[in-house]
Order: sequence, then structure tokens, then C-alpha cells
Amino acid sequence: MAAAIERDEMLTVFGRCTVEYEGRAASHLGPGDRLVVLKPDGTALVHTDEGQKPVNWQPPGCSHEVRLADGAVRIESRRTGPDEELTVAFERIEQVSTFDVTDRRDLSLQGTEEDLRQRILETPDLVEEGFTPLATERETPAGAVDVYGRDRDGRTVVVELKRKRVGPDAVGQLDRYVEALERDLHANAEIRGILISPSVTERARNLLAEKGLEFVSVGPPE
Amino acid sequence: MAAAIERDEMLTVFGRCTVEYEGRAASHLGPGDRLVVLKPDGTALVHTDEGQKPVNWQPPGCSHEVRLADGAVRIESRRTGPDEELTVAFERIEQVSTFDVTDRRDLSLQGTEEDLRQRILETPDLVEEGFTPLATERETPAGAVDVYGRDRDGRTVVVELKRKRVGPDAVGQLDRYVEALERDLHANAEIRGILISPSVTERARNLLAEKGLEFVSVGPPE
DNA sequence: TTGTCGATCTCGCAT
DNA sequence: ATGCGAGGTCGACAA
Repeated sequence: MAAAIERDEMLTVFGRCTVEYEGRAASHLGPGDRLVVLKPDGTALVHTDEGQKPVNWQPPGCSHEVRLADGAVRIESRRTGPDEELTVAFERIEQVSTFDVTDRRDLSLQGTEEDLRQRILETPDLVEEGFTPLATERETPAGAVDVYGRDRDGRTVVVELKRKRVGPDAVGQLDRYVEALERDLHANAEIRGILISPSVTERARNLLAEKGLEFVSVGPPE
Repeated sequence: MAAAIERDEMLTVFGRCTVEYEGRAASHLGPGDRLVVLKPDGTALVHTDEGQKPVNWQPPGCSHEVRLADGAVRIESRRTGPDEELTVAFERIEQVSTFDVTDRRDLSLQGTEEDLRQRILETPDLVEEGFTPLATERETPAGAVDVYGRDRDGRTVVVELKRKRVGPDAVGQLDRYVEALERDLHANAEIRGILISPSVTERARNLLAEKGLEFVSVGPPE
């Protein structure tokens, strides 16, 4: 096992173990059968038989160590900044495998917020007739605005994009940008804020109304 | 492999494969060496040599199918509501392992927001001298308030808790609760909003000032 | 390093 | 099923 880590191989260990973690938080996990994966980039994963997320883990950049104490295997994975330590103590090991892996990680993904932005820029009328995009990621004191532009009457428009149905948080985000711009441009001219997503929840709709913001239903292409 | 899935065992497959996904979004991943994990609860994970998150996945509740097409193994994992499908097509398999797993998933975790709440309830003076908690998770039209109480002068106080340093989003959250309560109680009496976390970012601090909200630095115990 | 925000977020809980 | 918020969120990108 230690040799496999040394060789920068991927290592999987299955067996009965306990897990301790201390770092940004702290946790204890009693004995059980789990799959442990150590990656050459310093990632550690502890998976139970349920759930998509590991029950315990360590992020990339950690250094893994395998020790033998009282005839039992312990895996210790550490990092600094923030200081964190994960310890997996096996009482029984069913299987160990190692793989020599190199992967060109060329995932192509569609249906993202970026795709929605492209769609809006190609067809600005989806926002409303006469809308003219002027910039994306335009900086404000409150953060970057997804799409910044003008309506047919020359009024400034702030557009916030979300790829899926949104709740109150997205409205808060849009509101921050609008308020920051009103402050920044100290323009008395009203700035319009438009939320674009497939749909909104009831609370989000109410919040939009309270804040005087607008909603247009558009989703990512396809 | 199919038999292992039938028996509700955990299955790991390592080999060279391509991956297609279509559902909430859609993705394509070219050939490469990956570790595929199929869990008895219907979770599928595709891990490369890097990163803590799987490059592709399927959530719990999916049904896995293993097919042989042109002498090549294909794993298909489907679910409905939303409809999603993940396909892993192997061109070479290095190793297959199965495990019979049952795990009582009894993780104990410290350092959470809940721990911070307990700390505040035990020592309300950490908020400020004379603060009296009246309720947790108090409902408002904008959602549940973490801690709801009164200050020494009898003014209503809304407390929002965060276990770590926070940004603008947490301020927006607190502001929504305060505004909802002011509306709900249609009280002319001002309602105080206090954000409690170890620290805040600059923008968050500015937002707090703009909204007339307050900040107190407290973190989870230890 | 820190800040900010998207994510096929996941997960748990309540309605 | 949907809504809402926490998370050791992770990951990417910018300052």
C-alpha cells in the first residue's frame, strides 16, 4: 500500500474500520464496512454503502501515510492551511487494489449558466424586445453582474441568470447588484433588475415584487 | 457484475471508458482510466485520478444495469423524476471487485451551526449583555429565524448564525428575516438583526452597515 | 491566500 | 414532490 502511494497510484481499500477527523470541524465514526479511495493528487474518500457523498474525506493536496500499529493498518491523511487530519483505522481488510492512472479530464458539459448566458447574448430579445447587452461580468461594489445592458428606452438593466428554478437567495443577489449600482452611479435614474431563470418559487416572486425587480422565464438551451 | 448488483453488493470497476450523461444537464467524457463505484442504494460514481468530486455520477435511487454490447461492457444507470441517465462504456477493464456491505452510518460531527446555536442558548450574553432567547427556528414569511429573542430594552432581536466566516449572502438572509418580521408584526418598533459568526468579509461588513444590521464575532465551541 | 459564486451541488427536514 | 437552508460543501476564477 505504501509503495502504491509512493508510485502515485490510485489505491482502494475495503474493510471494517473506524474513522476520526479533525480540522475545520471534527467527527467520529464507529466501526463499519467502508470503501476507502486514496488518489495520487492527495485526495482521500471514505464511502459507506449509501449516499453519493463520502462519509468522511480529505481534499486534494493531502499527504497520505500508511502505518502498521499492533498488526492493524492505519491510514493517516494530513494537510496544512487549514490544518486537517483524517485517520482510518482498520480492524479487518477485505481487499486492496492499486491502479496506475492518468486521465485527461476533458469533460464537456451543457446546460450550465454559461450556456444560458450565451443564449441571452445571441438573442437579447429573450430578455425583452429592444434589450441591448453591454457587458458580462461587469464589476460593481457588490460583485460581478451576469449581464449588464440597456433597455429600449436607454435605462440601465442588470440581469441575473440562473440555470434552474430559484429561491429567495437569487433575488437577494440581484437586489444587491441593483442597489450597489444605484449607489455607485449615484444616478437618480432608476436601474432595472431582471432575474432570468426557468421559474421562481412563491417566496422569490414575492421578494421580487417587494424589491421592484422583474422576472423573465428562460432556461438554458435544449 | 450483474449478479453482484442483484445481491445488493457494492461494486467497483476500474478500466478505460467513456462516459455520457443526460438529465438535469448533459455531458460527454472521452476515453480515460477511471474508477466506477456502484452502491447498493443506487448511487453511481465515476472517479478520475484527481479531485474529491466524481467527474460524473448518479444520485441514490437509480437502477443500475450491466450490458454486453460487441464484447464491451456498458454500465447504464437510470432514474426518473427528474429523468436522468448515465452510461459508462468500457473499452478495457482492469479490475472488478464486489463487497457485501452493511454500515450503521452513525457519524458524530462537532463544530456545526447547531453547536454554535447551543453555545448561544447556553450563554446568551455572548450575543450581548441582557439578550434573552425566546425561540429557535421561529417561522417568518421569509423562512425560519435561527434565534429569536429580546434585548435588555425589550426590542425584538433576530439572530442569524454561521459557523464560519461569511460573505454577502448571509447578510441578505438576515435582512430578509428582519424585513419579513417588520412587515409581519407591522410593528413600528424597529427590529434588530444580528449576524453571529467568527468573522465577516469586507463586502459583508459594508452590507451590514447599509442595512442597519449588526455583527457579533462568535464561533462554534472549541 | 482570500473572496465570490456556480453546481447535474448533496443532504436533511418540513410542508 | 417541492421549498428552504446547511455544508468539513467543492471547484473555478479573480484580486
